Amino acid sequence: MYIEHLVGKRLPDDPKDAQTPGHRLLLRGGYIRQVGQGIYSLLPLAQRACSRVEEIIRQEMNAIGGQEILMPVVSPAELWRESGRYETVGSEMLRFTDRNEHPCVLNMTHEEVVVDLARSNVDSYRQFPFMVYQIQTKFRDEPRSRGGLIRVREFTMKDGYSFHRTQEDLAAYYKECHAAYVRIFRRVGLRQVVDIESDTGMMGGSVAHEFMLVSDVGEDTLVLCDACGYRANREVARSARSYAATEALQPLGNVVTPAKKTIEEVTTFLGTDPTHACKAVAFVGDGRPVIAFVRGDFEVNQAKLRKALRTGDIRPMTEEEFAPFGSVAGFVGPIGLDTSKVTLLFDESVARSPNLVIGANAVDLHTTGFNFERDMPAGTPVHDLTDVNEGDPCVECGKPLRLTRGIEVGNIFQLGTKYTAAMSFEYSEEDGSLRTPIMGCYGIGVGRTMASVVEENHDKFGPFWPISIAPFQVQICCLGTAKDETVAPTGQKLHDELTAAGFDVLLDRRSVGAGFMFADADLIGAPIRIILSPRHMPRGMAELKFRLAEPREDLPREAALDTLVETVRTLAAELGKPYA
RNA sequence: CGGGGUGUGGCGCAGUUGGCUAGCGCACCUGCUUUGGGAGCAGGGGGUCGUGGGUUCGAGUCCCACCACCCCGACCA
Repeated sequence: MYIEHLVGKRLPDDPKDAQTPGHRLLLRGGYIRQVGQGIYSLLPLAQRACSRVEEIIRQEMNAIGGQEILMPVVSPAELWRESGRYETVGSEMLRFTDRNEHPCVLNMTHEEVVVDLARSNVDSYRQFPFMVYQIQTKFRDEPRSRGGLIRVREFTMKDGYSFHRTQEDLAAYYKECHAAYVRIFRRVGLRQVVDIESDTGMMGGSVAHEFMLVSDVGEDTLVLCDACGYRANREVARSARSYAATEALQPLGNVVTPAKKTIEEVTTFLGTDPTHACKAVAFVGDGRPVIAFVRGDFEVNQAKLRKALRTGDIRPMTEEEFAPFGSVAGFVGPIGLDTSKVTLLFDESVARSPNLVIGANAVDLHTTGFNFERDMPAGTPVHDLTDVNEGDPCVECGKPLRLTRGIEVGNIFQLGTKYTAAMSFEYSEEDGSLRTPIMGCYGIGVGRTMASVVEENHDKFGPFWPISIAPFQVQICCLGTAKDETVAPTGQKLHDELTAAGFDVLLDRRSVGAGFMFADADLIGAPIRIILSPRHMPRGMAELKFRLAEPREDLPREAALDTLVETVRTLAAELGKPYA
């Protein structure tokens, strides 16, 4: 490939909308082009890298028995009605009608479609287990996209679905898939990927893990224990906080707190601190008022709240919505509410901390000396509703937890029978009985993985691509083509030989300054660079340079091919498996 | 959905007390000179000034509406 033919102009200036270092480089290098909000075209450089990511995924999925299929982007609404998600999933699913006014959706995931596929093709226990996967476009109408390819609305995803007769079989396969994911992320060149316990969200199911690239530009918060290896998404992370109470219990007592609404205002006014306050956070979940009570120094974790309520539909409460259940915004407390009209949820920080200040459900009034055990009806349930914080004791080993950010590049779920049961997928078991298969699903964002590689592997001049997914493995820079007319043909010959030997080679023989040429080469990021200049010509030499390392060396051109084969092998070996 | 911001050539921007053929840098084309970290000179091509309407002798510039995109928040496998 000649660089002048490569579609995708490299930009001299930084695009002003670039959010992250990787986004900036992908735009500047002419890898991607934004078409709309969260919608991008992939130009040849990005498409090449993505194709290689896909090929690695294919190899690893096939290696664990996956069968590649392709399901449609568009589905009739009926399939999503069958599972119930047509109603439960919100506006992130794009809905429309076709010319016959038939309601359709753009699939944002394919559980419904794959169950429909499987139930019409699988009847017997003999056919289990099996896994099908596809690499297909998804559309999710995210309320907000950002960060280039890290968070987009339309994207390519590898999604796999496995079906099993027993939970044990699913669990075993889940482990296999987990191991395949570890291999995939290592082979594409990501180093700091960790698997963490995750929320099951709208997917349902019980066990789930996310594969996260540790990165400051990530949107998720990871909770990690360096001592024992506990790691979880903050949405589900637990900690072993203790609430050792040594204080004598105080009696309940009302106190006037004029216009003191926030925890900060109330505790300052009363001369106490947030660990002695009860924070009431009001939501509406599935249309019913809900108050979450957490101690004043903690934050409500909405994912945990959703789980406790068993709904995905929650929103903050508006001020007018407090009166019907007997309270008022800013002064909400657990005593005296009409519990036929409002759901109360208590975090254990409230249940176990003594002598808390609570709202008295009346304007400018609080109550002191609240003690959960004493003041609430026996048997009132206690939940875990709060965010884990930096330094909290690990739930497994008690050592301090660490928080960091991460980009979710993949996830795996044990779904159980949520979809197979809802959609009446049954097969005949050995004993003749009808059974419902148990399902797992496994996703990897292809574009996001490619973009994550850049986030993790770059300098200010450009990406450094791992050999396994580099758009071009070798770039040949011909310097001084005007001064010495043998340079360009020599570069051409080398290009042809290396291409014939199976390398992806980009040849630059333009009459431009060396700085210009090298700057372009840095943006393209080929791991191996061969530089030819007039001074190499008489000696039959060429210069070999790696994108990642400064040392350059001259080598005889005759040996270039052998050296490169060896070099590529070495680079690939570092990624865990020889690149084909 | 709430708050804020920006729309002028491929990219980055100036021009906005209304006034001539709408400019600059980079990129692009032609020629010459250059050539080891974004070269120089000369010439050249390219723009419905986001869209629609209005005010005016005259609108990139003023008014109204709309649209797109960006940021913060809400939201989210």
